[in-house]
Amino acid sequence: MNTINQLPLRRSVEPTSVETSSGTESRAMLKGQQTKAAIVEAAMGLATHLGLEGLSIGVVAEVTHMSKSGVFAHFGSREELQISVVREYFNQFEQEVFYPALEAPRGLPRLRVLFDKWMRLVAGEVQAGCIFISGAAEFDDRPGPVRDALVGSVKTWLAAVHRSVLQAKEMGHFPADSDESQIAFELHGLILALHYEARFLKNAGSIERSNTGFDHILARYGIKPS
Amino acid sequence: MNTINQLPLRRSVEPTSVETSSGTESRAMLKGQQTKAAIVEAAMGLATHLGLEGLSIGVVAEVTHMSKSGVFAHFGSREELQISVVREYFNQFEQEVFYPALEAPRGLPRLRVLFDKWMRLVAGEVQAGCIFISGAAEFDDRPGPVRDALVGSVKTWLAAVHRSVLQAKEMGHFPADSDESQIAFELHGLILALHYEARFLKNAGSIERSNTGFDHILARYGIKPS
DNA sequence: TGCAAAATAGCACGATCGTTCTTTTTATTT
DNA sequence: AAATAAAAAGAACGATCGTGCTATTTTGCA
Repeated sequence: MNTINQLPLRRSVEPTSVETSSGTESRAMLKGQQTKAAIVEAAMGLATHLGLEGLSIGVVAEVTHMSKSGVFAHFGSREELQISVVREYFNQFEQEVFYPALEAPRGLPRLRVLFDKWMRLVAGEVQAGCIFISGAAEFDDRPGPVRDALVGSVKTWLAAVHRSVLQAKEMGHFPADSDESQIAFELHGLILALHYEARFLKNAGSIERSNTGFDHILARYGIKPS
Repeated sequence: MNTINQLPLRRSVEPTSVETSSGTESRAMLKGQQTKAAIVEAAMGLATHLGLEGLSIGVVAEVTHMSKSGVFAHFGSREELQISVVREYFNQFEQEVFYPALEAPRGLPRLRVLFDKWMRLVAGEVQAGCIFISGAAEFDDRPGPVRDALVGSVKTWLAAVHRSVLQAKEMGHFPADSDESQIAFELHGLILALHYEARFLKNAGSIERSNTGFDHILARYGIKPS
């Protein structure tokens, strides 16, 4: 209920549930798992710039100051590393976009926060591309487990957006005859245009355009911008 | 005046302007240039599936039944091949989207055709991705001549869209206080959402959603869909 | 038809790729 | 502290990459 896909979220993957309050992380997390986490984080940082396909074990090893085989041993294949990056990005997406939106009241206010956080992640202060967007272009006709992981994450997220629009409709913020899927589609378009024009074309003011687009959708139903 | 960037369009690149009416192409086209054209076309076909970064001289040589060095000699570098592909894609874009729209009456009718052809190219019957979209994700923070060529082509095209919206405004199809840049931005978003959901998520009905989005923009100004 | 030039092929190079196997180092537990 | 398991490194593999150099073939023209 409280998660992006209304399923209990595996919050962490420690081998044992025993947690100590010791300052240094958790005792239950073995050395291997925390370096693995560090590798994934570094790989994600690279992937937001080079794309998932641009990831190579060699450069990941370089930036983590490890040997290629040391990195490799944690995943068993490059694909598994890529999948780990997708999962990690999904988690970060939850943290930065979905959970904050949950704190706003259900309906239009929550949708507004959702869209706002989404915008800021995608074209935000931090100079990094969205893996859900770059990955879509890379894997749109490249079958395999990486694509599957990507599609799964994206669909989960878009379903959350759809649900949020639907809730706004159920609460009467959108009229009963409005099409929540169409609204979600148009919101997605605004985000994609923002990502394209801000990141690729380096156009200033794209966030404002995207915001105005949101207001235009509201205006269609006689709702004034907040 | 009659071109996408209101500059005389170098229609072709034959070394001499002497053209014979002989059936087999043109005499003026040397052997080298026509195989070069064939290579570029094959490379473009590959790039719509693998992306510009996925292009390798080896596989281009394979599909064209040539040697690697034979292919390479025509371009001198991989980057030059990629740039040639971008240029060729731009030409095809003109042919399939821009020129057909010119035959519709200036203003809203032309914009409608423009958007329609654009949609069909991007998610159309032919199963191939749009290089302007996949390339944007690949080169959004990878400086160099390939990115420059890509940005140049895209900006030229988006300027044509902008101009088309502006004309519709000037002819009174959109109200005088409407923001043509905002409209162009939202149209772009619809195309990007279409590309994303049709090609990556394999969602059916994305064209209709995109079309409905277009109608929604019109409806904002009290224009009924055609 | 012969000649020069253009087009293409052949081959090798250094680099990087993902992956495997073996050895060494580091952590954890008894 | 010794024993055991986990983690990391090292070295090598076959493959592919872009590119340069040289030879061969094909083309266009006198």
